Amino acid sequence: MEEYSEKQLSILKVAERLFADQGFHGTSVRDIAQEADVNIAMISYYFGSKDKLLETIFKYRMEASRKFINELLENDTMEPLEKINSLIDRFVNKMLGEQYFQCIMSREQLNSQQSPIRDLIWQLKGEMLGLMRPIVTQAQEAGIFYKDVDVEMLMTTLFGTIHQVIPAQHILRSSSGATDLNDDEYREFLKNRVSTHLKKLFKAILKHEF
Amino acid sequence: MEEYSEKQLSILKVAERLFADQGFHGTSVRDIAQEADVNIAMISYYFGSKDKLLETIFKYRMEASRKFINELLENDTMEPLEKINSLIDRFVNKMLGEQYFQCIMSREQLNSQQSPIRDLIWQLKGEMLGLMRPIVTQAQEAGIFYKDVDVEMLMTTLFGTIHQVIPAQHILRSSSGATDLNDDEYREFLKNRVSTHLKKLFKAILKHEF
DNA sequence: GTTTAAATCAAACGTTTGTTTAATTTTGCT
DNA sequence: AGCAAAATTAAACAAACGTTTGATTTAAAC
Repeated sequence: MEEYSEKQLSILKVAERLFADQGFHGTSVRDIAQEADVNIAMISYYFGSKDKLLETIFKYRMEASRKFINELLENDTMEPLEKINSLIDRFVNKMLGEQYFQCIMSREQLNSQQSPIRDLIWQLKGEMLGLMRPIVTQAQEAGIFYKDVDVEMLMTTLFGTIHQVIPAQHILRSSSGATDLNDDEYREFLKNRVSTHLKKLFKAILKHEF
Repeated sequence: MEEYSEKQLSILKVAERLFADQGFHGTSVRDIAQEADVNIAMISYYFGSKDKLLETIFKYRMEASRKFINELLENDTMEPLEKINSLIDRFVNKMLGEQYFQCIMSREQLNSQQSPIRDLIWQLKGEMLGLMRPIVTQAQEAGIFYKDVDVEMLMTTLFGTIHQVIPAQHILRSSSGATDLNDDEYREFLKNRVSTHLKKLFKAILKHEF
């Protein structure tokens, strides 16, 4: 992956936020140029087109996700439930740390017509499933986890819960007595809340205890 | 809610599908008019504007959801876990039975700027939470359910899982040996799979057993 | 200092957008 | 049949869209 100048990075950052907040088609290149404080022509000049700009964002974030997955593959000394817990912690931390991009993913994965981006998304999800499945199945064969667990659905629950938390967080905030925290503090609070919930959920269904 | 003519219903149906598949801004009124086989002007003539068309779809579906909630309120003879299971069954059946609309909801709930539609969505989710919370808390006080369960997060998991299943179903299909079913059969198969998974999950975390 | 390439800009390009107009056809009523 | 309202149409509308142009400024190399 090439390096990007400050100006290019500023465009990427603004575009990511606006695509997340208003959708790809709901955001004009003029909006992006204005908020990033650059001339409209610079977007085509740097990235080729609006479509390629989105693709660039995806490649940028996806590369990081690939690294992330590979790092997860390397802790082999833990026992199954620890692995699962570590995996949940890292997933939640990662995804709630790049909420704008996760918003874009939520939107793009809904598009029905085939596109390189859509393919990338499901390929990545497949890799994450490939990360989790062997942990579960090996523990099942060792008699540590219960057998009748639908691993694909469990993964769907993991992604789905986190993706649902992102737009719901403002509602969740007012109902959880965390109104006196600033934004960064609340984000950490939320990460912990989601993580705790998912770990309980996984432990309960995999081992029937807390 | 007024009645709609066949032509109006055909526009609503086509628009719902296209909005779900391509997003609101990704769908032009010309696309809708062409697929519904009506003149472009009829959309403004009937619904006022493209925005109001989306609003009409929402009001139409939301009214049904309200009815749905009120029906759920009426089974009072079951015990808590039965209530939860019935609730899950009905939710899954309802939401997977109107997938196009759920797609639109998934998209619209991501919009950051306030809108009447956004408000409607979260109001409805609040009502569904209000449906589930008393069941859980009453069962907790009666000592039937475990206490340290985050009900809001559990509801988020319920919605999130179903919303995640909708775009993921093509992937889930190939990995579950259900390739020989036709579309309607697979939909029923999927409903059952999701429902079963969620009921196990809820039972496990609420009662620590299957 | 001159030259060459990259970066930046305002302006214009041709489409496509959602909406409206004004004329015409269809419908329902007496 | 005759009339008024509703439905339908092709055409036109201005605005916004993504992209490109061509001129100008900045930067780097020699």
